[in-house]
Amino acid sequence: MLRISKLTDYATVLLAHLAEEGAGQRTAVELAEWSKIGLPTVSKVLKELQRAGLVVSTRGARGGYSLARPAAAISAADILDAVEGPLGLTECSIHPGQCGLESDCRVGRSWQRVNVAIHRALADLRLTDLANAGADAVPEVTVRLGSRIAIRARPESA
Amino acid sequence: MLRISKLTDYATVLLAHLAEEGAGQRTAVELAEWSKIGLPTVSKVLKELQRAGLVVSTRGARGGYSLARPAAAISAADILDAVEGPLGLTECSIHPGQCGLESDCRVGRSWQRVNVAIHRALADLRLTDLANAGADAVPEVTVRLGSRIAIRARPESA
DNA sequence: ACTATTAGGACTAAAATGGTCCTAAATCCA
DNA sequence: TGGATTTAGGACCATTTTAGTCCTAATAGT
Repeated sequence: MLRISKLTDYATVLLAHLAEEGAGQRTAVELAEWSKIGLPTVSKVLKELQRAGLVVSTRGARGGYSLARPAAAISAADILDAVEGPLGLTECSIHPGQCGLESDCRVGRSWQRVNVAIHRALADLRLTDLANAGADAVPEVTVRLGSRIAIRARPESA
Repeated sequence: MLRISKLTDYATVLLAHLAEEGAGQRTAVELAEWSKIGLPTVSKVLKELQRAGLVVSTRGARGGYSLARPAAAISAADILDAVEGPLGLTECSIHPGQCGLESDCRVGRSWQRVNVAIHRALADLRLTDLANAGADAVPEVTVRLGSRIAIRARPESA
């Protein structure tokens, strides 16, 4: 099964908290205490999120972190990319030509497509959606697999 | 970015080869030579696929492996599950109640939903599709995210 | 100045991954 | 029956990845 790293999960939790109403700026200490995650780890994650441009930080006394843009403008894909980096789905996609199959093997390219499709689907999942698992969610999401297939999320009609 | 393991990639390559026209039974040695993957590794993967019920094996001289069912009845999700196991997407999903957030954190559940949605989408991607990345693919695929959202793949209309 | 707070990155421990190898069991064939 | 072939199971090891800690520098407020 596909897996996200703990760090990505932490990132989502922290971002969700920053996304709450009236949550302007929070320090790493506050976030650590609230989340029960170790402070060094929280710091690390926040620094990565800052580098990725998902949060903005101010240093010094009365400093802290806040969302760089509205929660609705931050997607699950943004978070994944920020914390786990833009790794490819298969080896071939990173080091082409080392596979030995090349012409025969069309599989790598398939997984790549799947990957892209999932990524695009996640790009339509907003932080606001992630933060409200129980509540009412994503209005509509559409994504293309390669150039032929579309994967889309929409309200269930049933 | 989400990632599949090398082993899963190998599995797909091997299964795709077994899915080829007229490919009844192949030994691990044949598959290793064809794929240029090391024999021990090929063996390992095939054994896992056998345990998962995706291939059937016959031992002894003139033994080998073949698909347990038609390629169209084997999905990307089957392969993922077979090789990578049914791991959850987040920690919480495996060890509930250790998170400390529980009531506050609705994030874990969200990723879980995403996971399920992706999994279901992959369940509609057939081995035949994976094997023909360049060719014409999946007719239609529909999957639900939680009880509210549907992710579906369909031929692009544009 | 002094304190609070983030930035950057080195470092370590633990776990997952990829790969190898050995022994046992089954099957075929002479 | 005996030997050759081939898979089954699992132990084992090396490498990489992941998670987490810590130290030092930079920045901002008071």
